[in-house]
Amino acid sequence: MAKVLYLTVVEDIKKKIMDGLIKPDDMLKSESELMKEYSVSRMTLRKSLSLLSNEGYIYSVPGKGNFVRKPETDIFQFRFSDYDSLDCETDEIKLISVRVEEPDPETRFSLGMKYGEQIVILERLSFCGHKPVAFEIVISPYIPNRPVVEDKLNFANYSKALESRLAFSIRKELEITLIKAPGNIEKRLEISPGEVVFQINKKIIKKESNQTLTISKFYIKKEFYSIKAGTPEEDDSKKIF
Amino acid sequence: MAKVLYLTVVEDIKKKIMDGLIKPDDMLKSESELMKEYSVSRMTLRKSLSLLSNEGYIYSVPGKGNFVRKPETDIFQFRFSDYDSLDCETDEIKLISVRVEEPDPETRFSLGMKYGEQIVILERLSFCGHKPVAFEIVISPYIPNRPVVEDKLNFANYSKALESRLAFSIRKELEITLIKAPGNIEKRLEISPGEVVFQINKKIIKKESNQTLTISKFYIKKEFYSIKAGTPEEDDSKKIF
DNA sequence: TAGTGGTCTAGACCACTTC
DNA sequence: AAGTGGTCTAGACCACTAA
Repeated sequence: MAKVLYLTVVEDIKKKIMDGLIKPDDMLKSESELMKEYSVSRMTLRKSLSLLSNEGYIYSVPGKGNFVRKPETDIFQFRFSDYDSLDCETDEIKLISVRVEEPDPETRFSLGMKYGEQIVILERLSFCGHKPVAFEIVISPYIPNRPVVEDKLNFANYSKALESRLAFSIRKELEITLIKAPGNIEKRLEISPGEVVFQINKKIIKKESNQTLTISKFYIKKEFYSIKAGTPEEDDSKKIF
Repeated sequence: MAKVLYLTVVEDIKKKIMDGLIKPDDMLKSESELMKEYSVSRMTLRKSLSLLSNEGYIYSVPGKGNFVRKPETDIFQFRFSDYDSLDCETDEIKLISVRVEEPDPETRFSLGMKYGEQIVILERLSFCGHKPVAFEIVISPYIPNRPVVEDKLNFANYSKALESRLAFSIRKELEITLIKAPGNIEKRLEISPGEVVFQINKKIIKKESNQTLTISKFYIKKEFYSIKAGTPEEDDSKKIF
């Protein structure tokens, strides 16, 4: 199949694992044995083992050997972005307000801010078929001298721009719950009292310092959100070796 | 910091990317230039590039060069397993029924089965605080001569065992929606008419053939499910190089 | 044709585990 | 002391891209 040596080795070992010839926590043959078995050099063999390791098939213990990994199949992946996550065609996103104010103590704490520092609050309403379906609140520390409140529209893209510049040093967390809509959300989304909505809390966190940079809260009408998730794919396009 | 050559290279290039010295789709210096810059051999440098590639920082185009990748930060991961995904302590899982029957046409189609072949249906109810919170239906093709209907409890673990044997050759898909509970679910979960529940459809699919092996449907009381998800972590423990 | 990345080899030295 | 995996080198040949 594969004309490349290290890939034929990978495929053969994968097959042996999938056929149950070697089971989780079994030790593979030693690298020197495998070199002979496949007639490849050490580096080539180790490239194969590296691939298998990256794909979760094996792990290695220095001084001992390489072992078959217990597979992990309960992890799922999905995509969530601020704009295209609704189960409908968004025909308008209305900017409700952008303002700078004093944070309440809880927010100040989550954002790791000092007393006296202010926050920017952005509120946005998304429409499908000319009806409101999602309300979004974005909270970030206010850093003076940025084109924020002065130009509302700029700010709408500001956080995206900022984010893409920081992209490699941030991590995001999501919390999806179903809650009874608070009064103001009921009004914004024009739903009946007591009705439930999806609440999605998003945090953008700086990897190194674990500092929270931005907090977002989405409230989505229950009919307009669902999740499709799947086992992570091995993205071979990303690999060099 | 790192005493290993290839890691110091990785860290330095990461830093340059995060500091914005090289931006998405910019080309890195050629490998021979980088070899000189860091005074390392070709293979060592390429190990570094491989790592950067695996972690999503760069990609490479043969004959041209290595480029900085546009970062992806809208992908989230979470865990879902049949047993520990409820927002409460499960104190009982009651096996409601296990039976073999003729599939309806839709199910037969999804499972890629021939006319005349039968399916096994398992139904299970989970309790928290002695109240029903989740109802689960698992549907698989019936393969005669397996300890299935003959021993209900065995079957409960059967699918897990089967799955772990196949683990490396399967993939799973999840679909999470909020629906009005069907009549039988209302009864099972003891909820009021018209109330919404989470519906989670799970498919287990064979990677090679794309054949669906098992379909599961979970119905969970809306108060007892939520999702915590986050940006995938680079799992260095899995790496050999 | 010259430069780029992709594959592969044969050796070397190290730290760690096992006996 | 012998065997294991982890790091590193210097060179080789190839396919691809660009001028």
